[in-house]
Formats: sequence, structure tokens, C-alpha cells
Amino acid sequence: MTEKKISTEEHILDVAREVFMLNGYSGTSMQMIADKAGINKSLLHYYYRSKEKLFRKIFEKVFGQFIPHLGVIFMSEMTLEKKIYAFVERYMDVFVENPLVPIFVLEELSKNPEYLAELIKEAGINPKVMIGKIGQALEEEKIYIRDPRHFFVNLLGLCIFPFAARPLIERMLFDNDKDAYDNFLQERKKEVPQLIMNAIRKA
Amino acid sequence: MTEKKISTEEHILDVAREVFMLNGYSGTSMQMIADKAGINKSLLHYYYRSKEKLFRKIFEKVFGQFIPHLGVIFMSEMTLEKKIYAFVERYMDVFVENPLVPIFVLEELSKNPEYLAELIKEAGINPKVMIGKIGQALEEEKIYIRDPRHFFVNLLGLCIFPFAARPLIERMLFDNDKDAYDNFLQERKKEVPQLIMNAIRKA
DNA sequence: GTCTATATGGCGATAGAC
DNA sequence: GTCTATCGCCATATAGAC
Repeated sequence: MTEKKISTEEHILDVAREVFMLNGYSGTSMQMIADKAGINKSLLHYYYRSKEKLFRKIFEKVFGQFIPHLGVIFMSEMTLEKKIYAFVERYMDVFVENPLVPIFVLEELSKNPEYLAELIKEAGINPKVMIGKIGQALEEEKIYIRDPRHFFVNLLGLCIFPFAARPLIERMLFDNDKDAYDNFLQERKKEVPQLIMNAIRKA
Repeated sequence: MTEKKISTEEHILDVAREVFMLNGYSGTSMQMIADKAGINKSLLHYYYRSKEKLFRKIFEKVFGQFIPHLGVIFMSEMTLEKKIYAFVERYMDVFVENPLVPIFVLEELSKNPEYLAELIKEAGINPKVMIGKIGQALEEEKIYIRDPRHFFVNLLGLCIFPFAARPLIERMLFDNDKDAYDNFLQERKKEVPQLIMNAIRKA
């Protein structure tokens, strides 16, 4: 009895988040959200004015849940190796808890890249500075690498793809065994950093 | 004058493909397709009966453009190293020519994995057999590897992610320079196989 | 703060003229 | 084969009662 005092305003946000993530912006109607929240459609407009405003509020909340880690980890003074382990560990955990986030963000990214770029900037992240810092670390460790941007794209791809393609891979290679796939993802906390460190050390 | 004799039926398919890829299924209306094709909305129904049937026809065409390569390459008798190079080369080329395909397929995959699984089966591909073959090759080369499924997911992620996230990465790390990003993708034809082979050889 | 009722427009789909 | 006209429905959004 100590909780349950969640406001309608917040309840809408929780429900809408789930519906938008499952069906995307265009695939979601205000009616679907209202039904799932057990309230009247008009209330959505009362609190959030329009579908787009509601969507943006949710998207920015979702984005803010994981994007700041990127800056914190890569602008820190850890060694590059520790950054890699920290990054993979953190993002695997976030996405295991929020499995729909990767495809949700990729979709918006492909349709509205300027919007995402703006949010990243607002989060105080400067990707070019980050890349510069990575390149510098590679030089200091006397590692030749073609371009630190490859390093960065590799890291992101290895972390994000297993979530974006999860429904199909889990089905085809793991017999729809959710636990087995979760375990597979945990293994990747070591697998991915090792892969990347091997490449760096051998380069 | 020798061409230009493309039928309305095919013209619709070409236009609809572009519109669906840009906006997704829910984000596309029959009116948008008709306008872009310069024809009446009713004609779409005359040729393809319903929006869903039109979409499926297109999706299956797109899917069929790249999925068979997967089976051909990995079920062949090349060495594993050659398979990797062949795979990356092929998929980079396909996606450079069809940059919207990765996110288009990922979206459908996340909403309808059974459908994709069915199409893969119809294409004569058995992913488990493929994984088995990869595992066998790794054993023969006396390579310990945790699980060949990691190898497979790594390969796909490294190839697909740079396309799925292209609009944002090109903007933030390449100053919106399309040519520079195309060049970056070409570099990955060597970068990705080297990364994976290093990991295998060191494992 | 929450509801009913309604305005307005777009949607997918079909009938039928030409 | 291509068009106009129209059906029935659902979309977002607002006005106003309680």
C-alpha cells in the first residue's frame, strides 16, 4: 500500500513507452495507449498536447538512460582496455533490462538523424573529441590502427547488433530459449572486449 | 527509346519499394505510393489487392536479393578465412548499393521474426547447419572458440551496424561527407576480416 | 482531472464508368 | 487498364459537461 500512488501523468508515460517501443511511432495510435492505460483518449491530450510531444518526451527519456554513459566512460582517464570492458559491461546490462531500446533508437536514428545528433550534443557529448581521445590512447600504446573510427564502430556494432536482431537469432540459433540467449549475452561481456583487444594488440 | 517500356505493374513495385523502405510499413500510405508513381490509388489495389500483399511482395524481393549469398558462401568448401572475406565483400557491396536495406529488414525482423524465419527456410538456408559447419572448421584448424555462434553474430554485427547507424555516424564523425563514409565502408572489407581472423588465431 | 461528444481529415478498399 | 466516386472506419485533436 505504500506505493500505488503513481500519478496518471506518469502512468501514461510508462504505458506509452511500452507501446511506442513495441510498435514504433507510426504503428502506435493514441487509442492503443489509452486502452492499455485504462483511461480516456482525451486525457492523453490533456497531459501531453499531441502524439508527437508525447513520443518525444518518451524518446528523450529512453535516450537519456544510456547515452550519458558513453561520455562518462570514454572521457574518463581509464586505460583504453578498461574503457572497453566498462562500456561493454554497462551497455549489455542496460539493454538486457531494456531489450527494445536498440531497435527503437535505430529506427528513429534512420528517420531523424538530426534530432539524435541534437540530443547527443545536449547530453554534452562530442563524438569527435571522443574519437580523438581514443586515437591518442592508441598512439600512446604505440599501436598502429587504420582509423580510430573503425574501433568505435566495431565496438558499437558488436554490442548493439545482438539486441537489434535478437528475436530472429534467438529463434533460429537458440531454439527460442530466452535463458540461453541471456547467457550468450553475458558471455559477450568477455567475448567482445577480447576480440577488440586482440585486434589492437596484433595490429 | 529502347527502354521506357516498363509496365505500370513493375513501376509500382519500384516506387513502392522506395517509399516503404524510407517510411516503413506503418509510415507509408497507399496514397503516398500512388502520388510518387503518378497513378491513381485504385490501381495499386487493382494490381496488388491490398497494402499488406504489396508490402510482402516487396519485402520478399528485397530479402531475396541478399539472403541467398549467406548460404552459398557458408555452405561452400572454401576455407573459413576465405568465407569471411567473401561474405564481407559481398555484403558491403550489396548494402552500399541498397543502403536502406539493413534498417528495413531489422525493423521487420523485430516485429515479425516468424515471417523472416520462414523466408530463410524457404531460401534453403539452415542456420544451425551453417553454425555446425563453422564450428567444425574451427576445430579442424585446432582453434578453441567459446561458441561458433559468437563468431557468427560478430560477423553480422560488424557488417550490418555501419549501415543501420549510417545517418548518424556519417553526420557526427564524417561531417556529412558521403564519399568519406563510402570510403570508410570500403576499408572495412579488410578491417572486419582481419579483426575476426586475429581473434580466431589468438583464441 | 476525467469524461462524452464531436470536428475534421486520412486511411484502406471497392464499385462501376470509360 | 485506368479513372472517379464513395463506403466505412479510425486517426488526431478539441469543446465542453461534470
